[in-house]
Amino acid sequence: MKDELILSRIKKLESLKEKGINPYPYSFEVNASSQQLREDFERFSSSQELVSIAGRIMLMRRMGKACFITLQDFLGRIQLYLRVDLLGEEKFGLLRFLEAGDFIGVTGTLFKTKTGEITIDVHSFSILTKSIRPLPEKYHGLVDKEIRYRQRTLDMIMNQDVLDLFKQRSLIIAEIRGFLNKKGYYEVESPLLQTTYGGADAHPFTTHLEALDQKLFLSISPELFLKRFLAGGFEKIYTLSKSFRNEGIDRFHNPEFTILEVYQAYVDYHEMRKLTEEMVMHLSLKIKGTTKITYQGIEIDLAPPWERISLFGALEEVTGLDCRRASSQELWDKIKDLGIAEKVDPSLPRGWLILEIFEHTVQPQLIQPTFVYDYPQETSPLCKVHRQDPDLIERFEPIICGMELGNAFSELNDPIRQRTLLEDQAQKPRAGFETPPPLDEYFIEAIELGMPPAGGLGIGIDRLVMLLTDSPSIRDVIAFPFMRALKEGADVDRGEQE
RNA sequence: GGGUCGUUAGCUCAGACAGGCAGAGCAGGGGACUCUUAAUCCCAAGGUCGAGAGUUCGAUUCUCUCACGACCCA
Repeated sequence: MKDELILSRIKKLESLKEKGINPYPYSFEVNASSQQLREDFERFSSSQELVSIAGRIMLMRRMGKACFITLQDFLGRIQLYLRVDLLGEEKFGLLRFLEAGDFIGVTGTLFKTKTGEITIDVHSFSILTKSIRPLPEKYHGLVDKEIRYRQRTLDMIMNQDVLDLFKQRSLIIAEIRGFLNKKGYYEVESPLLQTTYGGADAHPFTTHLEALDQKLFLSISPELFLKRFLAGGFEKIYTLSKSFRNEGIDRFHNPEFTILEVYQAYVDYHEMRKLTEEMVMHLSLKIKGTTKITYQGIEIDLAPPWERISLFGALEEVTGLDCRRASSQELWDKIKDLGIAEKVDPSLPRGWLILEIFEHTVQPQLIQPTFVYDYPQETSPLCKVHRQDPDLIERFEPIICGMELGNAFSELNDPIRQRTLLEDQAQKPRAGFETPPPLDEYFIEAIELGMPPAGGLGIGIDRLVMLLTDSPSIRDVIAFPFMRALKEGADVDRGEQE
């Protein structure tokens, strides 16, 4: 049983203590990584200088008076060779109490075994952490997807590509910051706990503030706050923020996700388009070294300029239906043809019906990076009317591999129109949204004080990371994705009785 | 929400379509072994077969319900 495996490990832990060895010491001086040792083998081996490295034991091959260990650190693995004639009986005997999962630090010299493997001839070693929980099978590793998502720590230990992926995610986010900072954008923050909510069309999570006995909402979008920064005088800003949407969970949606929003005064959505192209190209070059990437077997070129199409033009081309002039009946007929009628809320205004049709017809065909331009007016209350067509708004969405990556506007800053649109929205809640969003008066006030003309851009970071790491599901790029709570907490047995 | 598949030892998987005492490898325990690399060899141990109900003399196996998950569809 698992408990027996843990008890056996605790027994070894106790034995170490009895020998006066602290199994949890405070530090160990490391002067190399497994990667450096592999890359600079010639130098290290010819100089025979002492190298010190620390990591986790993944495999142990004991052979009486000698032992090979496969040690894993952040950058990879390296083999250790430990033998009794170098370490002495007493020290060598400690190996008895070590096993896969434990951390050790070793000092020694580099050589190649007769089979050619780069190996550290260990002169001394220290136990750095005794693990009391067994690792999965050494060959097949951890495969069960549920355990991998729920116990991501194990997943990271056993699957180095997972570790790499989250390293990449970290680098991508650092590059975004670097790219925007260099261009003079300031990073700002917005509250996640709000007394009202807005900035997107989404169902919020609610929570409760004990101190004031008040209902609160978790942010569905940072947009309204960023616009208040613009009204306050900032000209180029961005935020990397969590958003929470109380909606479906599938391979493109996690209830909480990370969004990048960028706002810039005195520009329109065309400028945001250029920024999007430039930034995504920059990230791809930094992370992949090229703009040509493969996503789930499909080759994509992220080099600008990306394709630009108009929403209505593409719809007509693909469906044969002129959605601008089509009657509501014709739109509904199309929706029924697509077999999605049950899913579509009958109270939706026609602009939203058109988006539903778009999502199920045109969008999956947009594989190479494409900007879809100019949406029906009623699809957003926060966007400026199109300068050439009063039925449209100046909005685009970048789409890659059929995946909606973001959303951008020429931001609405006419306070009279802004109030009207938000009040209208508050008056007709969509089906399934039991409470209409309360009007954010602070936001309206900011617009009334005057917000400069501005372009705004939102990018779903998780989806961007999916694309750049060739990950099929959003759960693969979120370290701890949402998982349903287990009834009895059976898999995380923590030994409650201690 | 619908469909398909899955849930057996800590991990990876057999066993089921033929109902009859629960199988292997790895990990863990004991032993041998100073160039192994999924080390090897010998010995012993390890299970509420996801949960519940039904059919049956007998169910891990067949039927139903439920839970959780994966993938696909809406």
